[in-house]
Amino acid sequence: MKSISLKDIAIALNLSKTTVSYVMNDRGDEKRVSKETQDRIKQYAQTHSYKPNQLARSLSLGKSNMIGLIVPNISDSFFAQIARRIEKKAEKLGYNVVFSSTGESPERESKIIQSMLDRQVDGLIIVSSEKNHDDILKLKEGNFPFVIVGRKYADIETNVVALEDKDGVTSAVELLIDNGRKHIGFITISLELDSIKDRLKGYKQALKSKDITYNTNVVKHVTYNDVEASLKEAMLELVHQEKVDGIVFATHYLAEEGLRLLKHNNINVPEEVAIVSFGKDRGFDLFDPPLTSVDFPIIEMGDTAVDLLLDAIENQVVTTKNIIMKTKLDIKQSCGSI
Amino acid sequence: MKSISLKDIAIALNLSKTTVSYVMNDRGDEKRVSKETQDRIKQYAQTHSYKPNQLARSLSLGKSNMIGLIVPNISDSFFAQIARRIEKKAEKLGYNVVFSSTGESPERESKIIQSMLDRQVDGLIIVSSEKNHDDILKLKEGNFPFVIVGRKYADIETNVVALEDKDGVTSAVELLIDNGRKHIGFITISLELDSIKDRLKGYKQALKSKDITYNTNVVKHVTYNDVEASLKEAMLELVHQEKVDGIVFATHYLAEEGLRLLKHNNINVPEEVAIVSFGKDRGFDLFDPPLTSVDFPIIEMGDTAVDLLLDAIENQVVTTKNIIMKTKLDIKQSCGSI
DNA sequence: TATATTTGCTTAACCGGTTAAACTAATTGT
DNA sequence: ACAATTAGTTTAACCGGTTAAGCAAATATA
Repeated sequence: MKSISLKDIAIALNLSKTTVSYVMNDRGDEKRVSKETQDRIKQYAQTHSYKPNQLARSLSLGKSNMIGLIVPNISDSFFAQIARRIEKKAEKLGYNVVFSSTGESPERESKIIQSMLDRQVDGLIIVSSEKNHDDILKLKEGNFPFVIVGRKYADIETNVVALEDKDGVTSAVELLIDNGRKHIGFITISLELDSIKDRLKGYKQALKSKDITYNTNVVKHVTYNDVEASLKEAMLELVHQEKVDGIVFATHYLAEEGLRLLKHNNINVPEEVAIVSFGKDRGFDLFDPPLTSVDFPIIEMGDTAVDLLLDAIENQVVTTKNIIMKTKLDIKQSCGSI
Repeated sequence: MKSISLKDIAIALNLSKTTVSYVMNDRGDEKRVSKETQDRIKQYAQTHSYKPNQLARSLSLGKSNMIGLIVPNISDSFFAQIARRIEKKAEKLGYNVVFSSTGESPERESKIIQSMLDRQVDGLIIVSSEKNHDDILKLKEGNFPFVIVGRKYADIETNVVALEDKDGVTSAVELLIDNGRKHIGFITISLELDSIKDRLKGYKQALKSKDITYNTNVVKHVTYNDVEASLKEAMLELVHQEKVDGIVFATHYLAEEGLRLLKHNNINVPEEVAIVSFGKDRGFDLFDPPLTSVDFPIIEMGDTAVDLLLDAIENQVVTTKNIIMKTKLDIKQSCGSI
């Protein structure tokens, strides 16, 4: 895949690299290269299909036109959707996207951030972070353009696009209560994320507002690295020991797998146990029963994140924005309303 | 985000860039740099957290350690899953992944390929291509490492990881016929892909083997850029005009949306119309009714693709491999078997 | 006609790495 | 005692671009 270089053109036309460079960057007139020479260069470049080496260009300009996307897992529909939006918008402004999945491991995330910086990305969109304070702080202090998505660093002032986690879950729990459920369990994932903690807070708040006492036994933390087994155990306990009549799941994948378990155990949803998912996924409406969810604008989140980032990159702006997206209940049969 | 350079270290320690470079690449002994000097350099690099600029490194070495992933749409679960596998394997060997979605547009794909080459990616995984013969041929002739996934270029000898599209669909149609269905429709997507054409062939073959005459009216081609409306029209025709009692969908998203339409129109699945999807997606087993699908090993496809690519990159191998994955019926209620 | 300006282009340094070749001082061989 | 090695390091060129500064010839100005 050898392609010609500026130098090749220069030699072939008996000119200097400089002149060729000017012309290839459409600065020929500005740099008063004769019309004739410009044509010769363009002609030659065209027929020999010259394509500038972006690596060299980036190195020289100190700008790579790459943005890094760091997510827990690119194959998760939520992150994949965000990735698509980011890519779409970024591309319009001439940026490419490198991505990496952390698997929710802070060590990997730390490495990935460094690796992206080494590659001289112009900015980062980080949809992750579990206790990665130091890295984030370093980015912030280095004045490096980045945006955090779906997570709130209470004590670091950064660009953030996040969710009303707490209120979202509260609305879910209240919905179940309003539908007559008395013993509502909460299944969350054991990740040290503020967002995840906020969801638990939302659960507690709902109980409080409805004057129900909080019972630790019906709150289960599922292990991220072994969702299947861990969730199974949690579910069986909630259903058999605790006799819950409703469950709110803190993430879409927990809800999906939870429903699967309930069905395998021949537990009727919503008759015996009503359920609500925080986060929707494609096909939720086709499930048996259709899954009620706390929905949020994923596409808008992606768009906003990349807007913030590109703004920061292009305008060297140091202002930081906190954008919190509202959630909305999408009521289907699984919650017992219909 | 300024970080120090080789030169900075060299100056600080009163050495040459060369010596520092050798040491940083662990070639100190080989290049017989004194133990003492090595220590000084390592020490300094450590405390000043020196990180080589990968752009410069890549330029110099003529190797970027980046691989490009080109898919129709990264937010489609199929491609997202493949992306994850590719990333995982690539990372182990020190590669990063840049991705871009083509939206099934050959023009965009062409541009994207060029853009990736300009960025000096070391190899490409292309899960796409609609009539992009020229580009693929150019890559091939330029001896550039690349792998095509999910598509077969009959006339270009390349690394390919694809599916038994034809047999897969045949098995689906035969299943419906064996379940007593007489009028089976086929809904496919109007893309000029050999894989898609093969799926239609599979449909025809099944009819032939069961001595059913082929009826053009029950084969519908849905517009890629307007699936929703186009599919709706197709479905209504099949169901109301043609009175089909079975439908095979050429892709998972057609099947999902098809089922949605059937339900919205209160058509019982599988009693009135039995359906099968080519390709499975998460949650298909939870649908009402659970969706029968022609399943294939996505993860293995991703793994194989990246193995082939990395082999081609690292070993400069020019051999090409054609790997065709087998499909397998995953029988659930939607086909009327159970 | 002498000077200033403009035109059209080149030189050379830089971005931050890698590496073949050369060079000097110390050590070994004979 | 003198040549040949060896150790330890540097010089300089290169990867393929960008760009400030400089220069010579042509043209304009006084």
